[in-house]
Amino acid sequence: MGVPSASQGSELVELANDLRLACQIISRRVRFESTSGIPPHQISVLFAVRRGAQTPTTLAERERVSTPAMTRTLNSLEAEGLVSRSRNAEDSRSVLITLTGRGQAVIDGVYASRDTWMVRHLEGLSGEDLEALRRATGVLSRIGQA
Amino acid sequence: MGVPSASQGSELVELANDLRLACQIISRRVRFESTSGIPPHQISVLFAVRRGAQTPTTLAERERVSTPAMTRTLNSLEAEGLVSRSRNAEDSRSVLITLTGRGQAVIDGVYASRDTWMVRHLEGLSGEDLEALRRATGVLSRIGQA
DNA sequence: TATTGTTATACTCTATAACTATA
DNA sequence: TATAGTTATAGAGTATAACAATA
Repeated sequence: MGVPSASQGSELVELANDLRLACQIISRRVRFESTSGIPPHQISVLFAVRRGAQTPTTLAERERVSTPAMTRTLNSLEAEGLVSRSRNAEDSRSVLITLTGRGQAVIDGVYASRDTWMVRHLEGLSGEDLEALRRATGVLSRIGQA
Repeated sequence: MGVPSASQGSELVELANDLRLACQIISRRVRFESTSGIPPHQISVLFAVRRGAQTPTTLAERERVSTPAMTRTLNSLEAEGLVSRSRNAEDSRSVLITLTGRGQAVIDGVYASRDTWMVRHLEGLSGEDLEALRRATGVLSRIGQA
């Protein structure tokens, strides 16, 4: 029995395509289904700031967007009063991003409500599926950053 | 021991965000790293046609894009001679998409070369990681189509 | 009157390049 | 001369709405 290696190669090619397609569909739907006022990529930056990322450059690297894209996201977050910008005293070229009280409150709300499209779908999954997603998330993150 | 349920909820919220971020980064990078001339979403449609999807509407549903978006993709594929359009004899409103010889050759080439950004990364993974990705792909596809 | 597909239009997101200021 | 950040511009991709042809 066993699978011929040519077939294994095909399987990998199909997996690569199915995975790409799934990622793309998920990306689009998360954005589209987002209803909470604050778009997912902004929430994501709030999370990253809380985890310790502190400058626009650091955040851009973490989220894998260009610095101009991060500037725009930070403009929105600042306009909504969720983060604040301040100059770094040691090197005034760089900008320090900090969470405001409102920003922290928004994070708390997201954690408490769990009312996002993705979380609702995760809640319905079996333990095995969830475990696979956890592992896959780690793998995909590493691939994405590589 | 065990994890308090509030913490479990948080874990799910963070997983949801990390997963969304990973999907988004993968989507962007696959597109950006694509070098083979034929972009990934076109390859994906070729695969789908070969698997039996036969009309623009069916293909749009499978790839989760609007029918206008699929029309554009099919225009490109037809211009490159990889698929052909023909009218359905039974209902001439609908269009049948078929692979051309060149389209089939392109698919064969993709399978044979395995030279895409994603496949290259998959090849370096452990069996456990791959298995997690297989399972995650299924789960994400189902969530995406739901 | 409903359905398949296409065309027209507008919008969102993203990156690259140019610019400002600090070092 | 190099770096952090912002602003300006342009390109890719997407969807909704309007339209044409057929049922």
